[in-house]
Amino acid sequence: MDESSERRSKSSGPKGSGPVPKAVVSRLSLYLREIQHWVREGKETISSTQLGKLLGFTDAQVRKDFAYFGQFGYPGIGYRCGELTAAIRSILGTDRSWKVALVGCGNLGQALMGYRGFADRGFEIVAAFDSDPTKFGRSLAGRTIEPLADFARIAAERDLRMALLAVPAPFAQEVADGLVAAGVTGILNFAPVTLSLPRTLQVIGVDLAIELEQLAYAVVQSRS
Amino acid sequence: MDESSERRSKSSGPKGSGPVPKAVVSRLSLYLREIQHWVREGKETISSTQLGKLLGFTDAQVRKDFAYFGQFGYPGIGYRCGELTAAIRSILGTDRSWKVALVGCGNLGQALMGYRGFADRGFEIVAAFDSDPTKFGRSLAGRTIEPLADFARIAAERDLRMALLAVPAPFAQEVADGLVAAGVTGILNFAPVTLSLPRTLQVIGVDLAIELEQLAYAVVQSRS
DNA sequence: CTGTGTGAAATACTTCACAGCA
DNA sequence: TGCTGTGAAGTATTTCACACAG
Repeated sequence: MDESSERRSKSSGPKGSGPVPKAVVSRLSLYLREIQHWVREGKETISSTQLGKLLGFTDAQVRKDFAYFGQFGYPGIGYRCGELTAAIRSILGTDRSWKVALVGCGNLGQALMGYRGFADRGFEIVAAFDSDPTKFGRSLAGRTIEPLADFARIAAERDLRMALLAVPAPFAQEVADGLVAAGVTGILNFAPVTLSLPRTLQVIGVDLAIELEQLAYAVVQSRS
Repeated sequence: MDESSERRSKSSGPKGSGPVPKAVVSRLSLYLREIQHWVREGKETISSTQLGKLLGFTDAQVRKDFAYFGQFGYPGIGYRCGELTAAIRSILGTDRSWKVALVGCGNLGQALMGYRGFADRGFEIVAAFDSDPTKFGRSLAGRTIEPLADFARIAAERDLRMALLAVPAPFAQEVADGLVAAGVTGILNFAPVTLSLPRTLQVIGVDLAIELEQLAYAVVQSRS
């Protein structure tokens, strides 16, 4: 990180800052995960070929993906893991920590609350909500379950912008509407429904049954 | 389902049975989900425009997706929901029920065991495994937790081919190797690692932290 | 020699636009 | 008229292949 860093552009890159393909961004997270494992094994640099092999991508794909954001590599060497992880985190916006709300403390919500993997990647669940009064005040992984009705107030107090939505499907839409009204701008939706919300809002859906369905298809196909 | 059904091809379709794009298959699950909601509202047919609007796709995309598999629509009418759901389920392989093993009964595993959404879409968790002896014999959503060491025997007895892998990341690879040896052909991997397994094996990964990371990126970008 | 960055070529996927059926 | 199925056109994404750097 000395003279070499000034020849490197920060985040609009040689591709003229045209919008980055969605597919590229989704691979960025995978790269980050692999590089972190790589580092834990004591390695300091990684080449596009090595990284690609870990994930089943071609080396060209890896290089082109990074090229969207700038020049991070060293010919003959590869990429320095430290620099690369910093760059990817900066691109993804996870170079700082995010405060997240959990909405819905059922089965799945409780598991999400206890999931260690979030903290490791810069996400902290700082409040949990439910609409069942018998749960109010109960403690969950060190947090007190708050009434969903208080969401707007607490979200404002704690500056919450992202939420994990883990309520039963029939309530997902109305609850989501409430989150939006309270200023949330990103929702990770675990309910198996398509939410209809303003486009200014970012929503990513995780439907576990759909993932299994896709697996079933792949399994059936593989029997040719 | 009378004379009209014989003009309809079953599953290789007009596209000459060339391999179906991955993107198409992933949308199939979404279509199925929406159609099921649509039916619950009492509707019997749905047009490509209606279905597309629900999911934010163009009507042409919807029609082309279905065209990969045959001719399901009726000009002037749209698609009959019953026929269409049957067709999609047949394509995905979920027209029959799948028996699935849960491997790893921690936080997340327990939530998966109790998740209602699987049964609704044709998946039944028929056995749960863990390697922690203090959990053996405990009951979880009506199933007894079995020792992971007995996996091969029980999988053979109950003809288990698919597994939900919800063990801690450091053990995921070795446990997965064991599943493969026991004849499993599809794994839904919740551990935040890339498994390296024979290509005959189908693996779909669900990394919750990565989904949040993608959401963070989208949120940051949307602030232009 | 190893390995990056990148135009150019090749694929893959999506949208257009229109013929034809009910 | 309303809507499907589908070639043709357009766009996006991936792979190739090679000049150049350490």
